[in-house]
Amino acid sequence: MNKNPNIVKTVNDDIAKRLGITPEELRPFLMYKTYKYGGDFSITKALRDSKVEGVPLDTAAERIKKQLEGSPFIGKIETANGYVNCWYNYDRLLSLIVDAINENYGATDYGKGERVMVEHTSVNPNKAIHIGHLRNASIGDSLSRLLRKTGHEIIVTTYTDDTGAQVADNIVGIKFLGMPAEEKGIKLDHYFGDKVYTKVNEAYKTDPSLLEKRSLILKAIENGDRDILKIVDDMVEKVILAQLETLERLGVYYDLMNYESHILAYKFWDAAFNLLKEKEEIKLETKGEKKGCWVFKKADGEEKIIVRSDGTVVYVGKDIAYAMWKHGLMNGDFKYRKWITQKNGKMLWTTTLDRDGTEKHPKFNYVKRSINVIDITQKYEQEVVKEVIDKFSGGKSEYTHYEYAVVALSPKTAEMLGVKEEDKEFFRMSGRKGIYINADDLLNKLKQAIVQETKSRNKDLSDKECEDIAESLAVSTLRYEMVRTDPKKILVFDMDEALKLESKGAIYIEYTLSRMSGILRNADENIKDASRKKELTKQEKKLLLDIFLFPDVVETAARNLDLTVISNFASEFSSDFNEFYRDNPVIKAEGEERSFRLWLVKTSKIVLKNASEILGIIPLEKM
RNA sequence: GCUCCCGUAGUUUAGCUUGGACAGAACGUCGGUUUCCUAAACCGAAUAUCGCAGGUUCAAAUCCUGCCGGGGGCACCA
Repeated sequence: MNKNPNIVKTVNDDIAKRLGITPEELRPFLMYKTYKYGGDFSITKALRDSKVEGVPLDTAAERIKKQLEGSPFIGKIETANGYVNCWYNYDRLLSLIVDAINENYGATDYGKGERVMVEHTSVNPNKAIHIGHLRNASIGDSLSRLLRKTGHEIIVTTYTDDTGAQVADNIVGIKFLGMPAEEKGIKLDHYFGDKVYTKVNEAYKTDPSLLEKRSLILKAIENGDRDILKIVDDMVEKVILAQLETLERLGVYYDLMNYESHILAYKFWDAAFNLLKEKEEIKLETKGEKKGCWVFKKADGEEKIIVRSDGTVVYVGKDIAYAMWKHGLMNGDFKYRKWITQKNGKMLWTTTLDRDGTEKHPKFNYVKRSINVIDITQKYEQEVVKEVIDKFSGGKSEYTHYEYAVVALSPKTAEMLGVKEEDKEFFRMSGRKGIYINADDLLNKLKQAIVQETKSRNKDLSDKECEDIAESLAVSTLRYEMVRTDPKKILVFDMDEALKLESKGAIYIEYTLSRMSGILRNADENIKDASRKKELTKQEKKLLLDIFLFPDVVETAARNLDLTVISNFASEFSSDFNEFYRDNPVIKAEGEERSFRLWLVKTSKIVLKNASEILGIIPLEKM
């Protein structure tokens, strides 16, 4: 549990109190870093007051200036065109920071220990993860990291559909096309995704009878046919383990792996169905074309069929049951077992059908809030799930569909994969047709491009050290690119663009971090707490202001589930530091100035490191 | 047909929730900075009808309406 206070709040509470409003009311009136107009921040309340009360702008602004004048946190106030421009009292700002600073700076207790389940990635277990899944995993993992920083207790789950057609396709390949269950020298997820899956889908075109074979396999899975299940489970587990290797490489970890087949085996739907009938959330249609179906009436009046007239449940039904499990809205629970220890040392648990193998396990479900990272094409189904959960829980459970748009390929990159069409700005990926970019392949290409640069810059380092640096830079770059923009915007991937080294946000941030480390290494001195030096330079003030605002930036990002707030901050902060570096010598400074600047560098490093960690950027000491 | 999302410099984009001061950046382009803590950096210049048209407002990239362009979704499929 993080105990750090949000020091921005301390200051803003004081300002709000002086203005006679609540901190929430103050928020929209605050503008930060208004340097070009004047001030460290500006208050726009007079613009509103002037309108509401019919007083002249100047009068309203002057009144606010008067109200703020006694604040210990503000050093200077000016009014201009109705804006009240304020400069902080940097002595006070500095002592606030000094009191609050530690390795976890930026972490707050905003979440008050609330348990939140974050589910992400959820790739089908028949192929390697591609750049589309990468967007999902990067967003999900960064959200988890973010909410942990704000004092939430996060349970990360991922879900695998081990009963679907895509899995059956691969079994068709093994059983009926005589393909081996593995191939030497090729990662298993690549083997199935790149070779088996695409080949089977080709074969369907020339031999439609294979489709009937697939239906038989799906039936066999449904009926619990032991021979088939053994092949399926074996393949599924091995493919998932291969996928997890890629995800670990990217620094993505989970607490629990859930299987669709287990949701079915534990008959969660039956339990959910009974409860939904009891509470009359779903109704049996007695006439019309939906006669005999159980339907849920959506808020917009549309009636969504949940159970077909033949008594079988539609796909969303299972999603509803699963969501009810997450929120502890039904009695059933899985059995769990320890599965693998991940690279970060944390145990990855999995659900199990083995009812005797009960182990003492952490509490996974019964969360009030769940965040489900699922792409935007499933918006409609997710809306149904959310509405059912809202109604059933009486608003007590908060189910969030965190939607993001697909990753598509640029025309150039698509052409590289053999797809060409005029007049298209981008192309959707397709696992079936083999049109996708695998995460492993991309990561390797990126690393290769970076390692040359690294070697040419670090003659004193070994090849191994250069490769490690390049690996970290490749991972950081990829993850940063996946979260730096609005998740609702389609991300058009272009291979050439991706392999360009300049213009990469993460590399810029990494460079800045390395620079900070370099200074501290060269200083070779124990750094004391900051003592105020006589006069702060422009750049020193800018850095202090960034540092001061950081906890609030993190909190804002968490409140809005907005990662771009963090990436923008990290990039701007890096820029401010590099500006500082240019005109403010640290090691060559003397006495008080030197020790103050060393403290400032050390503190800046903590801030940038903590921001980077949220984004999945691996901080480097050297590059 | 109904519905949701996106549309900001050549390119990638921030700002839109909560309307406020000349719309911030980055890449690319052009020019400059290295006997000095990492030049994967820094400084400067040029580049924007904020998709279009109305409306609300003292004030609109931001809110409302309509239209245009691009994409998604609307199964007794999974």
